Amino acid sequence: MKPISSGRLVSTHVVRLATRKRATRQLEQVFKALQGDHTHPFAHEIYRRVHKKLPRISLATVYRNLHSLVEEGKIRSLLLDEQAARYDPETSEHDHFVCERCGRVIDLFLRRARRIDLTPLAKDGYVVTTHNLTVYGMCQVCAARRRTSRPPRPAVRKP
Amino acid sequence: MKPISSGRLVSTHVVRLATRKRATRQLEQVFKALQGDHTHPFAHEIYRRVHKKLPRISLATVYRNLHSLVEEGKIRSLLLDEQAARYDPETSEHDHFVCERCGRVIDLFLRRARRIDLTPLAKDGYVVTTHNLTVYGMCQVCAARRRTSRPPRPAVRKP
DNA sequence: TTGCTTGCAAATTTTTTGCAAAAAC
DNA sequence: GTTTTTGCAAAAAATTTGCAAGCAA
Repeated sequence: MKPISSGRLVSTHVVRLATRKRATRQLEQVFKALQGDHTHPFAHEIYRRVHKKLPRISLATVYRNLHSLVEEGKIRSLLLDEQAARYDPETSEHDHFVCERCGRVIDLFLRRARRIDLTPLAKDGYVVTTHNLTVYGMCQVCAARRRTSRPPRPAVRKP
Repeated sequence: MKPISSGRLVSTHVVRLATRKRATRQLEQVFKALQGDHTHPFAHEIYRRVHKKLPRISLATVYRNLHSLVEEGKIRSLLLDEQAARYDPETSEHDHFVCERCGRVIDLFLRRARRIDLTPLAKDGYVVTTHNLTVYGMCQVCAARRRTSRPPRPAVRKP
């Protein structure tokens, strides 16, 4: 696990922050708490995890560090059709699938979807920087469960 | 302008509500306040408009009626990378462009974009019901303004 | 009349902020 | 030693909810 935005870094993809100037244990733990996680947790869940390592950390600090990391491009924040932001350690270009049955948010790496032709927009005078695609429906697990007529798990959109 | 979820309706595309049972002035005005609007206003702006017609209406009622209308499929709610929901009277399938310069949210009717091939997902066991595409960048107006080196309007993401 | 909907106010939920103390460099 | 970041508590912002009163059917 690489430390974050610290002078001791050798990493090639670590960019010095415009806003954040110092590496702290809190920042590092917030970053670590997300690594390898594919559940797209909410801030509170990240707080819960980091709190185990740093019992004195506050939720405000978690939010501040999440912002720093997003700004730095080391994580992504997702605002789906929910009231709270989710956070995603996967920074490469990808989309998301939201299961309306179980509430899971799943990373999608769709070759096709990424080939959305946005050049017509440029011809219309728009300048496109990025785009988000979210697909809704039923995930593989829930769809299979329904096929075998097993009772569904209740939808949990909030943890 | 058609009234909403009322027995007197003749409209072909009005669906009787599962939850809402009665048509009220409040519901009607909330719906009317959105008709013909392409700015994707926040709940508070809709409240401001309806308040002119019904000075005693409360924000809570506006929220309740917006929910009813969304549930009924008569309007859409949009959660972009903002802290509050926007509402959209356009219920036909379309996407959105968010101008990062001026903050406007613009309806996109992209022929190409709607042809995103989601069939690979079905082969993977997913059941797809719908999808959202939001494109970010600079709108036509802001892009033109920049080309003529006129000063940009400040970005206003919240009203 | 019946019971759904409203208005009001208070509660909730999520995120942000001010400020003194602690930590990083 | 100087400046940034943290922890705490309080504020802010958006939305939801309980409940008595009002209104639609």
